[in-house]
Amino acid sequence: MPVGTAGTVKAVPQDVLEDLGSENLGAQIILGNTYHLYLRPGHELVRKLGGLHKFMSWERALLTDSGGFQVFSLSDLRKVSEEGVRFRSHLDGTSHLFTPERSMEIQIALGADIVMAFDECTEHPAERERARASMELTLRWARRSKEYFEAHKQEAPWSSGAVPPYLSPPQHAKPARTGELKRMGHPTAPALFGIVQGGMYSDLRRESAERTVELDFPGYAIGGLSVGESRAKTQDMIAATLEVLPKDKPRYVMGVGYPEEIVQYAAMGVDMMDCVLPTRAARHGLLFTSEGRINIKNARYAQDQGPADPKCACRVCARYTRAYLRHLYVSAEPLAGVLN
RNA sequence: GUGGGUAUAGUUCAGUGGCAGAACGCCAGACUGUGGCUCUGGAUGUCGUGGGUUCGACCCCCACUACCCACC
Repeated sequence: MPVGTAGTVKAVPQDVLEDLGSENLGAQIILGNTYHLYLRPGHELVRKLGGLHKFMSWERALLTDSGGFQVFSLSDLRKVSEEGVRFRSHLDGTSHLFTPERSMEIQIALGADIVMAFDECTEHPAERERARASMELTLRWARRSKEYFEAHKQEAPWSSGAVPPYLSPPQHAKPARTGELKRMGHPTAPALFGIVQGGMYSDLRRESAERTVELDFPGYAIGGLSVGESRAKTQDMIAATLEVLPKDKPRYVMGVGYPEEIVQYAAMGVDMMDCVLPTRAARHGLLFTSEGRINIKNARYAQDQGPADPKCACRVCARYTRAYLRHLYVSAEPLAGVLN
């Protein structure tokens, strides 16, 4: 799942996400972020404009992260309590209280198809007792998330009305894919996923999974991974958690990963993954190819007339040389981020 | 022609009588539920040339050369 934090998968237009040349990436679902969209442009504005699907002209599925990761990444600007998390906006310094209820309210207003429970992404490293306390807090927040969500899920800008977002694109946009989406069907209300934590302790992971499953969600996420631990540890934690999570529900590892990780975890039974890495690395000049990673800004590509990836048939590889991609990057041309 | 100024890394420039510096550029590395055109590291010098003073000169003195400015 490509990550579109602020209502855009950075540097990638929606039509390219839908169908990336003959490679047909065809993203079926992308992410949005509660914290970022709440601060700007504001969830009430998005709701007023018909929800995030319509706002950003994205007819396919949307999953919103709850803001839980920002508990971790914005650690200098926040204070965690039982009630929730108080953030200081990175944009203007204003103070905002995020609670499970508030996160649900925002995600429902945005109109996400999949809403994530508000969790605490445990930092790494974390002592066992700290990881346990963090896990317990996430469980209490999961309960509160679900309670609020069940009471309010029909308030999504599209769920209670007769017009699903997919079938009502902006007037000026062509309803190109309504047929396809009708075949795929569409939900009548969003779904709430629970999130497993537990630090780097297998037994805590299993306990977290068991107790999250008891709360009964239509899908489960494994959070708090790829926060600095070894690849082997990540794999152990996923394996331990998957033993407990029901196989007939979507199982989602949050925030991974490298191309080889995606294949590996999928083979283990993971159904969903999201990561900023492909887009962020690309914007920083790192390309993942069939021949491994290449850093397009290296001098060795200055006269390279070959495509970024000789085995790739996408629009970029079909049309542009490594020399040109390097030139765009080195010159800080905006197109570099798009093509990479 | 006269007067004044400048000369230090690829570039623009700091600098002190006692180990040669910054920014940008260059070279490379990093990036995992996006505070990021970001972060980290590295290489680079006959300190214009030739003399002199000094224990010691990139620094002070003299000459030369090049460039800049003003005036004629």
